[in-house]
Parts: sequence; C-alpha cells; structure tokens
Amino acid sequence: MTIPEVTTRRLSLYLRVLTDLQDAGVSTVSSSRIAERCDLNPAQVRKDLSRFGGFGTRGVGYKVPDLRAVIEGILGLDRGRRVIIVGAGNLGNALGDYPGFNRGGFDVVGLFDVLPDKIGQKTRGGRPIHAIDDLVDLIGDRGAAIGIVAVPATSAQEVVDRLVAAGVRAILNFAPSRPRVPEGISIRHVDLSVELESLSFFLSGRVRAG
Amino acid sequence: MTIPEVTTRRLSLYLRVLTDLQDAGVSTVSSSRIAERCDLNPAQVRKDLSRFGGFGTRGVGYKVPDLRAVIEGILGLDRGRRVIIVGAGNLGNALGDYPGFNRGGFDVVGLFDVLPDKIGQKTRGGRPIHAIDDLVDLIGDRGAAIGIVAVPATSAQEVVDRLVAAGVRAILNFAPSRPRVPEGISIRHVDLSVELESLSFFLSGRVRAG
DNA sequence: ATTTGTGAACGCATTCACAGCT
DNA sequence: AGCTGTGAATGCGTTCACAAAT
Repeated sequence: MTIPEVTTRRLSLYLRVLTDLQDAGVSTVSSSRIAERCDLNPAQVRKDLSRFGGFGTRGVGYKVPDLRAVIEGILGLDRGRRVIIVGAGNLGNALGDYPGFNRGGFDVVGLFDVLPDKIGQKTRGGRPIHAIDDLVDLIGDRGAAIGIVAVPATSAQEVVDRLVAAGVRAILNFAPSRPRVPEGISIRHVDLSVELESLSFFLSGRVRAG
Repeated sequence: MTIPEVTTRRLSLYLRVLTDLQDAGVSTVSSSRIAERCDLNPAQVRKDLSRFGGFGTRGVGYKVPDLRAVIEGILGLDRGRRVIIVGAGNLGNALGDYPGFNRGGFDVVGLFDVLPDKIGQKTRGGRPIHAIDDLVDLIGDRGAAIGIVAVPATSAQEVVDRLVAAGVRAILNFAPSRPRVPEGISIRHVDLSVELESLSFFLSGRVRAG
C-alpha cells in the first residue's frame, strides 16, 4: 500500500505527543486525546495508525510505550540516520546545532561549504567545516544519508546535484528555489519566504483564518 | 470569495519566478512557463491567477512586470510588514539576519527574548535584544505585525499568548509544538523534526517518491 | 460504556478539455 | 495558431457513522 506524505508527517507529530506522554508516565492514550494535542480529528489519527496495523485495543486505546516504539520503527528512527549540512552560513550553523537534528535517531556528521575561505574553519558549535568535494569520502557508499541544503538560491541546484551524485537520496532544501532531482530521490522544501508572504496575505484580510 | 491557503503559497512562488524573469529582461510569460519552473500543472497556474481576475492576454500570456506588481499587491507586500522575532538563540539569530526576512516588504523591527541574561546584549548581526515585556511598547497598537517564534517547545505557548496580547495577528512558529491561538489569528508551523522524520520514512523505502 | 477500525459519504483541490480571444 | 479562462471530471484526503471488540 502507498502511504500519503501527509500521513508520515502526522506520524511524526503523534510520536512527539507519545514521547511527552511517556515522559509524563501515562500508560494508555485514546485517539481523541492524541488528536486534541495535534489539533486534528480523532478519526484521522485512527485511520493514519490503522494503515500500518491495528495497534490499539477497543474500549481502551493505545499503549503509549508500544505505540511510540512502533512509530519510531515506521519512521526508521531506529536506524541512526546520518545528516549532512551544506552551507555554513547563519542558517547552516543554526541547523547544525539544532537539538532536533542531533537527537531522535539523527546525527549531523558534517557541515560542508563551497566557499574556500570557510573550509577548515570551525562552526560556532565547534564542528569542522569541510570542502564539498570531500562529500563522497565522508559519507562513503553507505548511502541512506539525508542532505540539508542551506546555501543561496543560485548554488542550490549545483549542491543538490553533488549530494545526489554522492549517493544522498533524501534532501531538505532551505534555499528559495526549486532544484530538480532525478526520479527516486525525495526533496522537501522549507521556504521561509513563502511562509512569511502567505502570512502577509492573511493580514491583508481577504481570507479565512488559516 | 475564499482563497485556499495552498493558492497563496503558490502565488509566492509565482512572484519569485516573475521577479527572476523581470531581472532577466523578459517581458511576457505563459502559464506553462511559470508552471515548469514551479513544478506544477499550467492549468493550476491559470486557475490560481484567475481567482483574482483576468490578468493575461489570450494567445499571448502575462505581462511580467504587471503580473509581478499585481501579485505583490495581492500578498500585501507593498505595505511594509513589520516582523518581530522572539527567541535570540541560534535559530532566532539566523532568522534575524536572513535576507528574505529583511527584503520584499518585510522589516525585522526587533528581536526579543525571555531569558534575562540575553536582554541588553546584541545579536550577531548587531541588533539589540529586547525584553519580551517591552513587546507592546515597541510594536505599539499599529498591529499588523508578524511574530516569529524561535523558542523551545516549553515556552512556545507563553510566547504566542504574549504576541497575541500585544496585537500580533499572524505567527510563524518554529518551536516543535502546536501552540493554540484564538479565532482570527493565523499561525503557521515550520517543524524541522517533522521534515527530517518524514524524509527518514522515505528512506525506509515503503513509499512513493515524495 | 468506551474506544478502535473502516466502508461510505463528503469536500475540496487538481487536472482535463474546450470555448473564447488575440 | 497560440494561450487564457473556466465548467466539468477526476482524484484524493478527511470526516462521518457504525459495527466490532473489550
């Protein structure tokens, strides 16, 4: 069966809620409780989870630690995903030290840049900045790494091409452009201008509150 | 007529393409050319634009400078939106200096923090860090500002509440949580963990390439 | 009594296809 | 001939509603 992307994104939200609940010592949870915290419909939660199997107990709900482990497995967070960041500017530096990127199954293994004067320097967090040419050496042929693109729009396509050539199959793009990737590679865009501009549209007053 | 949010987000993409084309000296453009650059269907582009009026000429296409100006107007980018960033950590600092946030009708008017030892300090870009209590004084009652939340999940709700109390009606949240807002306030979430985790799911191989 | 799992109904965005202009 | 504008068709995710299970 083919899973829609929206579902995988919500799984990630559910996981966060479950982690919180587990930390709080809660043992079972209902779909409506999860839904509430994620601002969703309870049926949505159940349908999402049931795509992967029947993890709940009728009349009771879901066992928090079990469901948490299941979702971690589904998302592949038990496999130590390596993360590579290209672009050691302000944003790249911030992402390199971002807690969420160095926890929960992720490990930022290197920061790269194309600018010669940055190479050999260290990031604010003390990580060495590598030359992008050393990409292949560092990630080797083990593949299954995630590439983060935090360079200006003008060099985004080039960086994406290099990442793909180095065997990276999943890319998170922060550059304000839409680089192309070959079939079979997944690219996702975090477009800060789009977010800001669509909020501006909302302020203009023509819309339903989004 | 009520405009879906996806449409406003695409308008932002179209605007970027049009700006590029104008800089390149191109005078007219067809829907298929815009669509190509945004990885969309041409009919999608035409339908989006036609929601706001008939800006094109049959047999010819759209006049680049005219359409650009129209979209800027629709998005309200001709009104100098003031942006407030709360959270002077790595991410807040990076966002404060992000070119896209200080261009195209946006102006970062202040960086705030809740931590007492940060207040009075300067950001890496040389901006002063204000106490969040001074929020109301700084943005006054002119309203129509956009608030950016770049604090840990634990204080996100509190910060959102303060922003709303200060008259902010549009919020961009980078914290890994889903703070609640009253009716009429727009909040959008940029959730880096969700992005990364859904890419991890893709690498697990169960999905269509997204 | 409570909550899951799911087929059916619904709503909505995307895409098609063609009439209408230039 | 070429391209826009748009009603109709399609596709798909969301929500409803209820049978099934404890």
